[in-house]
Amino acid sequence: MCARSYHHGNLRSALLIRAEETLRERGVQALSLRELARATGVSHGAPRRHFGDRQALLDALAEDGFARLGRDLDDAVREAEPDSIARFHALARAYVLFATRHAALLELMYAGKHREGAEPVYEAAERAFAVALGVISAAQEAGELVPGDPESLAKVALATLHGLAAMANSGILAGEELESVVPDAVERLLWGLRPR
Amino acid sequence: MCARSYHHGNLRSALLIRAEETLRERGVQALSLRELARATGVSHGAPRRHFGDRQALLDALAEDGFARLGRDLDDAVREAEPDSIARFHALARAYVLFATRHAALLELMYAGKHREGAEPVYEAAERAFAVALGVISAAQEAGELVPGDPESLAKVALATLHGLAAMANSGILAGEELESVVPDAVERLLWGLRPR
DNA sequence: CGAGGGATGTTGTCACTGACTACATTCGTT
DNA sequence: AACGAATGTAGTCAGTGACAACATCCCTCG
Repeated sequence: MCARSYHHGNLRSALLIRAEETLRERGVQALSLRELARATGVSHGAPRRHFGDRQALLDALAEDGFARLGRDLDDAVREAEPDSIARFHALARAYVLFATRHAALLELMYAGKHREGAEPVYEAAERAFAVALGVISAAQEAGELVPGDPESLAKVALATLHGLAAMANSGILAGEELESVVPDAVERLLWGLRPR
Repeated sequence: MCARSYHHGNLRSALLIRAEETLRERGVQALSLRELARATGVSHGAPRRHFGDRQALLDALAEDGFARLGRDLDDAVREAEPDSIARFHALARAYVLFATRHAALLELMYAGKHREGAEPVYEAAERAFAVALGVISAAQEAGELVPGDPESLAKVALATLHGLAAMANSGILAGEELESVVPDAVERLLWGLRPR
């Protein structure tokens, strides 16, 4: 931060910030611990103190990503009109916005977690999705949604959004298509979940 | 294949087969051109004749993956009862089966294609999805589905399936959940798309 | 205080990798 | 049979991740 003594102060977050930048600009495969160290003005061995290996760095990025996604979703719901439909649309918009703005990060976030040491990432994901869960539960209590396990309803809804975002990121779905397709998908989901 | 002369005969496909194996067993990051060459009993420079760089190998794997996915989807539809609902369910089952059986490959297939030289992959994807398109068009003609651009309907449907599979692969959705959630999602999709 | 122990950063090293080059062998065509 | 294109080999280079030994700093406890 300042005149740079032997110790950096908060290398860990500095590395994470820098890493997310390269991730966004040049993709995962361009993320190298050594270059990251270089860019942060620190020796090539320093990152190891904070991230045991490359995968640990990726996991930390993913965890952080879920935390930010959770905040985004939360903000969106908070700022939306207080009725279920508006909230769902806001949630969807926020998710897809995050997903397309941080495509490489999202890929990382969803990279297989059947791996030792991935528990924190997994838990971060659960926390992020808790927002959606809350919206669904509230809608159910208000009688605006069919009853049923909110967790599984939330997962289906998020899966749809995630699938759309993933297809857009991969180029299979054009970016402009998203803007019409997402609200459409939300409507259809809601229609299928409305009590009758 | 046999006494091994100077030329291999069909190194390219041998490499692809071997690569897919390691991909399945140890993930993308474990795929190395040199080890691949070693495992195929060929010099470390040989793969370069067939895949200009590592990414070209990954692209070829993805392309091949889409071809096989297309075949799987096609077979599923062909073997299903000739009514739309059964076909949709068969399609969904086949997609999710492929997606979970070849998780790492699927990740590769959907890795960002906004990249030079990714056109073949993109086109392979289109061909694979043509099956779903056909099923939807047929259902529309039979009056069992709302009219509308079949391409965009297909994309939403596939996105939902893909999202569910992706969440399962990442561990966010338990594998057993899929079996109940997928048919459920199909029903809901169909319900929202049925003419009324 | 001030010593010492833990946390953090540095330097050096190793095996491995992808990319590239020059060269060898084989195949297909004429 | 000859020759050019396709395919495989051998050698090399810079970059990388992992690791170990060492340096520096911070903080606590006597």
